[in-house]
Amino acid sequence: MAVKASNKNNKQEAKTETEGRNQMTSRRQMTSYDVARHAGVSQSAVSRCFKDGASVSKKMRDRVMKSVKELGYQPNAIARGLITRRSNMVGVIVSNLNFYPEVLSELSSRFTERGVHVLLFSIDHESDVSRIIDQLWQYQVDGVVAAAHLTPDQISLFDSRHVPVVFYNRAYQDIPVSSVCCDQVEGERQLVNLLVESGHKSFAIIGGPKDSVVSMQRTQGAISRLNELGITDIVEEAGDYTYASGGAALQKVIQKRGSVPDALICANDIMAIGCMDEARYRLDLDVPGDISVVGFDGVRSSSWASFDLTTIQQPVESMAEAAVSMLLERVENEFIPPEKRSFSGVLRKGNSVRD
Amino acid sequence: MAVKASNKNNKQEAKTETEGRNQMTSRRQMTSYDVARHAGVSQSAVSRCFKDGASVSKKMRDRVMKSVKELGYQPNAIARGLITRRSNMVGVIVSNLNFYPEVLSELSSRFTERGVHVLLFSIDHESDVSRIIDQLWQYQVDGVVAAAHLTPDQISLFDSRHVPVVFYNRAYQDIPVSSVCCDQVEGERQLVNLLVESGHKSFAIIGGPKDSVVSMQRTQGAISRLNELGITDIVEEAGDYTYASGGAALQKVIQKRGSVPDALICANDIMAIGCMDEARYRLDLDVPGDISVVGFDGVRSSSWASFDLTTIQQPVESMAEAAVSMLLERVENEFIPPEKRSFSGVLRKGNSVRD
DNA sequence: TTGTAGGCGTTATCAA
DNA sequence: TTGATAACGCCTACAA
Repeated sequence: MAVKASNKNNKQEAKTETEGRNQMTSRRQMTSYDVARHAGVSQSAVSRCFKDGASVSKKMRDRVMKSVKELGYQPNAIARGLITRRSNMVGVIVSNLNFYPEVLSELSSRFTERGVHVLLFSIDHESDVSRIIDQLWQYQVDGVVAAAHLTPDQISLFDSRHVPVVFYNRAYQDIPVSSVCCDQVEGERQLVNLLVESGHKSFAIIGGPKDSVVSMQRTQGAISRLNELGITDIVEEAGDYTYASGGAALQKVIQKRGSVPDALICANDIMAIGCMDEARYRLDLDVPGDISVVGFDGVRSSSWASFDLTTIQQPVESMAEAAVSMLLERVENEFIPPEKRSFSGVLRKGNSVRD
Repeated sequence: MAVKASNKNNKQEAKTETEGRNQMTSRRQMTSYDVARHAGVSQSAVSRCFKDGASVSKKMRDRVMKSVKELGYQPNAIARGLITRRSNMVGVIVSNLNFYPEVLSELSSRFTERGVHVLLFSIDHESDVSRIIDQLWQYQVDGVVAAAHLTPDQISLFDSRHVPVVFYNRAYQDIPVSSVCCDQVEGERQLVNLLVESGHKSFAIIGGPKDSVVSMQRTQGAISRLNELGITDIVEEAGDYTYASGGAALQKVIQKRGSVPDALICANDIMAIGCMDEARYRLDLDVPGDISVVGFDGVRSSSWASFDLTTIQQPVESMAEAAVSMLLERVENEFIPPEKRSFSGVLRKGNSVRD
């Protein structure tokens, strides 16, 4: 007991050394001990003042807060997390290629609003994922939003660590894991319906990267609806979601068919825009006169007058809000089971489809 | 002394309770103590195995690493940061409005490469900054990259906390603070030179938000060069960096002048694109036949065939690399003085300017 | 090279 | 309501 006491004393004295130095130039950061000493109360009293719902008298609180102000004290969230086992940080994984800026900014500001901080992980190659996951554990994130593809094995790691994860626009049909999606299939069906109703007969479908599940869902959604409607004149090509790959794919489509199809169904807006530009400026085709083009996502540029693309608008705000609240609910209560939420996209009729 | 010893013993026993439970479903996370016990060595031995340059025998390392693998142990970076006073996290502040996705992804992957993690703070209103700054202290970030405007007072807070900060595309002329910029003035001068050489006589300048320093530098850069060249037929309008505001500003310009100017100098590419579309699709003007348009930034969409905008390409990769290395150098050695680096933009001649 | 023991700044527990 | 003390998981002298 005597040993302990003398330790405390040493600590106190050590602190006292820094007294008198200007707080603003002090090398050491302010701690709750400094505040306690300055206010003449115990360290635990200071701690309690920063926890809402704690029993502190008004007198005590005022006294402590005065010292806090004077010393410019900020509680150390890292040290707090060590003992509460809550870092108040979530990981957000985005894949660098199809980087929707809106999504990230929506997620970020919604988390920030709720006092949760975002550790950003952007990956270039899918292979980086496993390294990222290790980092997530090391930094003790409370949860993860993943806008990237994980393997079932990787997903099960989250389970075993009891770290909730919500996928953004990635669905895993047979795995019990939470996700927020835009209904890709339904969206494509709407687009196909519109095109077929307005008399288009021959189609080309331009997909995204072959390993993209979202792209697969979109292209398959379109194809199955076309087949239902008895249309079989369909050519498929793959791009990589970029502008340039859209135009290149269109060239390949024409080469393959020997002629220009009535309509082009692209797995995202950017490739659709690439196709429109390719058609207009290299192939000297009129859009929508000679060929109709539709996309998917509803990104900003799709509504620019130059394109006025017919597309499916993803409800980014609703989806981000859903992802954030789903995740935080599961951080609070780990026993809430996984849930998959699917939002309908909104058909935005532009002027890239002939009537 | 006896007290201390019994404490340690209690700890050990407490740990032992969880033994036998499956590690993968254990509620508690693995700690270095678990590894130590499993490997039959001391906890500090485990710790040393994760520090490179520490003196550990190969035998010891192998033995420890075997246990590490078997238990799936990951060191707790949070706890480590508490004692090393290095969180290995940096804050990145971006303002939500002019969100360059490329910049963020460049910064993020470069930091990640070097084992540094990014805490993302996106702000909608400049007023959010002060709250953000508090959070930065609480989370013990080692440094900050700011792509947002801070007041001199706020900047001095970083100084007093000894947290290095590097500004991205914000320069503070009279304050000793590090920054990485694209030379806005030089870029505008290049654009003006090009326009004047090709015979443009009357100009309109469309700026960004009034409180944007970057916008101010760009518009002033253009105006001063125009004046040097003896040109005074200049109209100014302000937008807010968005597509829509570009078109609206063009309308106002024409209203103000009563006629269409020869050339339009826009403070960023997106507004320039807005102007091109407004001119072509609403005003029935030919670009560049009836009016020339130039922008600034060199964003992806500016090079799309529909626009093929003449602009100044910011060297995003070099700038991001510079920001990252400047920041990390100053995290390593706090005595490196502030440094301002200015990169030249590259004039990219498109087809939005008549010869 | 290895182990012991103290401390990083906080919250949690419990007695006063 | 307040204060003393023990964690949280790790790093690091220092001693062996």
